[in-house]
Amino acid sequence: MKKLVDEKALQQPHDHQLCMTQTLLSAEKICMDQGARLTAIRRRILELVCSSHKAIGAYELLDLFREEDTKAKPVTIYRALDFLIDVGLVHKIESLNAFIGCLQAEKKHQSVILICDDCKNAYELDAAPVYQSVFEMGKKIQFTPRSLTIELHGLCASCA
Amino acid sequence: MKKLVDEKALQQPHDHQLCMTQTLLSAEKICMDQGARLTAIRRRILELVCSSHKAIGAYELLDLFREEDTKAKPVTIYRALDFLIDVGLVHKIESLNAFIGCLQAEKKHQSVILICDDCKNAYELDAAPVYQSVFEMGKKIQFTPRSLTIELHGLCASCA
DNA sequence: TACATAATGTAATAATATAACATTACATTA
DNA sequence: TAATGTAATGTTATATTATTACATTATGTA
Repeated sequence: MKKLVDEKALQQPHDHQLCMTQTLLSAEKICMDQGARLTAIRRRILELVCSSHKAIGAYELLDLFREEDTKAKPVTIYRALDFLIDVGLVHKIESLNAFIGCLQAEKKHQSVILICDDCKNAYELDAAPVYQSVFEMGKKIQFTPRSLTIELHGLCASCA
Repeated sequence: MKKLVDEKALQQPHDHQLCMTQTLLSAEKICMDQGARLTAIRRRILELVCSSHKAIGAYELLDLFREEDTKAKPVTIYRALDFLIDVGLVHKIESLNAFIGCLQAEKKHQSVILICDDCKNAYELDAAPVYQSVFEMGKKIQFTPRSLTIELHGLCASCA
């Protein structure tokens, strides 16, 4: 299995090997707790999504996954992604039709995603107060909130 | 040319014929001011987008547009939409890959879009303070903002 | 073991969007 | 007003993203 390290992945330089190890451990725990099955395919797709902090497309994932499983089809990837999104391990970036791993899946969180249009790294920041404000706005017109997407595009510190 | 009226389009019942007339007048003015050309195609696509307050997909627009111009192609629609988005007359809803007309294109605005998952009506609310909060969050990690997408899904008052 | 359910395999296709290049319309000014 | 440059549109093809439908296999539980 290919070694997946990207030391410059985040603005805060970090040991990405460790980052991934923790994410995967966390994933095991989350699935265990929920009685969800982190199968080999799902686990591998999660690894691939988390192999960098850049948003990655489903077909890019497919290409990577096919290096190990040549008969994989698009639906293989989409099914794994659906599962991972359901359990909160992966987020879809709607404005890119691409995906990122969630680094704080264990905690309940309400996040804003910041996407660097240059390097494509995505940063997830917790923004509970922002969520509250938006929900309040909705309340004024009797809108019942279900899910909120907040995506900020721009340039990260390294790329500005 | 078909008459385009949808009296129940918005939560606040309104005279949609008037709503459209005003939007189109506003569009003329905006394009005039910017030296942009609101051609027949662009104008018609805008009318179609604004014919209801429901998010509409590019290929739905294509079908409608083809009732008058049978030789229209997808790119016809996408080009018109690109133009209309550029001048601020139309917004793309990223989480739906669909489009809505902007009702406040003349004013500078920073909006949150509320999308009813039942009736598909979309409401655009001005949310400058929310934008500020998100920009402030970005600032803390030296993120230079470029564009912000905020989309709240849920149920509108009529559908809850 | 038998069963029910969840996960995966496989093929086909739907839905969304863009690239590339030719042609036409429009605005400017020589 | 003819020439010219730019913007808009026409046309064909194709890229990208995502889902449906149905068959098969694996897994957990009675």
